[in-house]
Amino acid sequence: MSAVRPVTIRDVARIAGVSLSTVSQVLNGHHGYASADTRDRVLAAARELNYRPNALARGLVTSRTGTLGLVITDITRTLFPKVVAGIEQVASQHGYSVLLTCAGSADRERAALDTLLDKRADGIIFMSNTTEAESGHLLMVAQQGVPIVAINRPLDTTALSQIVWDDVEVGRRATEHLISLGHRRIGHVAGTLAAPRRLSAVNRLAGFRLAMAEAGLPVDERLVIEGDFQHDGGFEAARRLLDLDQPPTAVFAASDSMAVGFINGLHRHRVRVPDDVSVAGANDDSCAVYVEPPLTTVRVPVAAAGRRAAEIVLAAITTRPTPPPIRETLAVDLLVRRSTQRLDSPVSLC
Amino acid sequence: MSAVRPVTIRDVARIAGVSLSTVSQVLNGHHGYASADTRDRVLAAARELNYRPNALARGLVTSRTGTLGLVITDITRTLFPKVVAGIEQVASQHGYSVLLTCAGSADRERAALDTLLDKRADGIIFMSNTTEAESGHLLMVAQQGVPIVAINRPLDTTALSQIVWDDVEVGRRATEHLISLGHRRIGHVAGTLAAPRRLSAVNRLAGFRLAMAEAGLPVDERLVIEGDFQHDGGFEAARRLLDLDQPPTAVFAASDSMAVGFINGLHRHRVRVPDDVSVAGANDDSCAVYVEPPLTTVRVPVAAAGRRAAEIVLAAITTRPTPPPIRETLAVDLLVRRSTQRLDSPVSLC
DNA sequence: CTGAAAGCGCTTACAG
DNA sequence: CTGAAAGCGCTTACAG
Repeated sequence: MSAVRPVTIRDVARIAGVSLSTVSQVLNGHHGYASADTRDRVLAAARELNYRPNALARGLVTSRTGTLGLVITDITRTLFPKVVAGIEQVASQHGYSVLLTCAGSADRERAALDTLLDKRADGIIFMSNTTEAESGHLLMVAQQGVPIVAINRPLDTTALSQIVWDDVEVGRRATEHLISLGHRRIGHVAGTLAAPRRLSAVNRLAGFRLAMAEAGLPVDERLVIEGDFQHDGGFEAARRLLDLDQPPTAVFAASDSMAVGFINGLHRHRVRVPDDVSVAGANDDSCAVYVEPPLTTVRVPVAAAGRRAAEIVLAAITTRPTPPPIRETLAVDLLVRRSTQRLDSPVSLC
Repeated sequence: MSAVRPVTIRDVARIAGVSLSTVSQVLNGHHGYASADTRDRVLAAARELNYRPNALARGLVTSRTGTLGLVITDITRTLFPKVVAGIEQVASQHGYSVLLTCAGSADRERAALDTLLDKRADGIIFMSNTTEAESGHLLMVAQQGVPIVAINRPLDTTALSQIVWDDVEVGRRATEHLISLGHRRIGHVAGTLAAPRRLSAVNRLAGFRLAMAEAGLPVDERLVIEGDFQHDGGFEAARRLLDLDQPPTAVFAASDSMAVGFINGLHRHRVRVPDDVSVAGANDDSCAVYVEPPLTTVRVPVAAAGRRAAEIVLAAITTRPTPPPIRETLAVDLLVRRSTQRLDSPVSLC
């Protein structure tokens, strides 16, 4: 019941009959020092006592903790679990563990970063997308010499590493796909553009417009509806688009959640997908394959982003001199499933 | 570019013109010690230098790190993000951060626990469900005096705190609901019962049998199909059940993923839900509300489990004498949505 | 009210 | 090859 005093290096030294420094040398594999005999005695003693070094003490002197700090917005939000899994996987492979903090505002981001710095994380990965663009706190970390990489945060600086994917491209690929199927009257259910506006929403909309422009197609502004990245925004958008004299024949929704909501909304009004309307989403959420019909979507490389971020930060920690910051853009993929089809495909065969 | 030497308590002492101990006292709010004047000077100096205490050094002397260790199976698996969110929320409210480790086997569990102990986590929350029942490593942690609470891990010990929910009850509630709707020929798509068998699968099946027995209903063993907790297991189960001379009129699937797969499988064969077959799932996955029809399911209290686990471990850390281990069972809820309906409801009205 | 000293558990030059 | 000493940055009795 009472807390057992953990065994220290001093205990090992006593049992092995050598000094503290010798134990330390042997245990840290500083070769060419200890004699085979001494080495064996130390190792035996350590094993016998089940000695585990106190990471705090070691970190205090080495200025290295074997810990990666992570700040994200909210682990329950789509995309984050996969990113975190990618990071944790690479980190643990390299013997590092992950200190997780969630931050929903710039203030909390700052606090999270402070905590991570206080606890001497060797490096930091940052994937928090508050609406506030302010990011002096990220630079502050970099200036303190702590490697930090930001995932998909717009930063016009080369002072820290960044992993990004192109959300304009996400919108463009989805829209190009619909265009390639012969659709001309194409709508868009956007993400959060208002107040706490999300940059991915803005960019995906831009990609939509870009693809339309490149194809010489007009954008009917009544077909662009602002959603909220959630199911209900898509559901509501369906109602509004169906109210129009001339609804679109295809729609790109800026997230799979909205695409599913949109499809459910269409079904409610007895409109079929993809027969009457083609629907493409974005993200490749885990649900996307399993809804009916399975969603055509643009996959965003979240797991890879997590893995690369960890690799980059690890490299920055362990290689001397410190490599310069990197900016990497990861490719997005169009996944064609059954929610989209050629405009009037059966008919046009006649 | 070059790493800045962080400011230490020594710098603050120098600027304030007092000793290290005085700075420490003031900064830790040990009242009744410093004079108002001294206190002001120290605070001013600390602020001016933007002093942040080194958590490693502090932890080394106080044996307290402000860190909660967490071991889970895989953050991308259903249920885990919500648990982690619940834990992180309570932890950060109390000024604690979360050290996250993922472990897919008993060996990796052990390694994760060792790491957490090495890094001196003040307490540990454990929600890893390997198939191996071996859990000596959990007890080992408790014996070292580090508070640990296990979430939904079957352990016949009172040596450590546990948060559980009753998976038998999950199966029972879902099945009782189907029975109450007038169904008598009820099937079950079970979770993983084979090789790396999952206890929740076994228990939910037991709950199914229990409810049937309590209602005096026979279980036709051909209607009990083993799945894999995933979509495809449910999909495949639909094919097999529809092959029967007399398929069930209602089915309880041990997870929402399987329920969705099952429904998709039924639809593939033009069987309607809930008109032809009622389907109930379990877990209340985020998808469950948004599929068509929205899933009747038994919600499992994951976020609450995370929160309670954090509260219990925090209480064990901060209250003296250490409170005895607790075992808490959290209630599960039946959520009736549209995937289940009364047997022959329109017909029986005639 | 304030400071000098010891110590938390390690590692790292530096002697020998 | 091995050990004594200093020090990482703090906190905590203990004197004064």
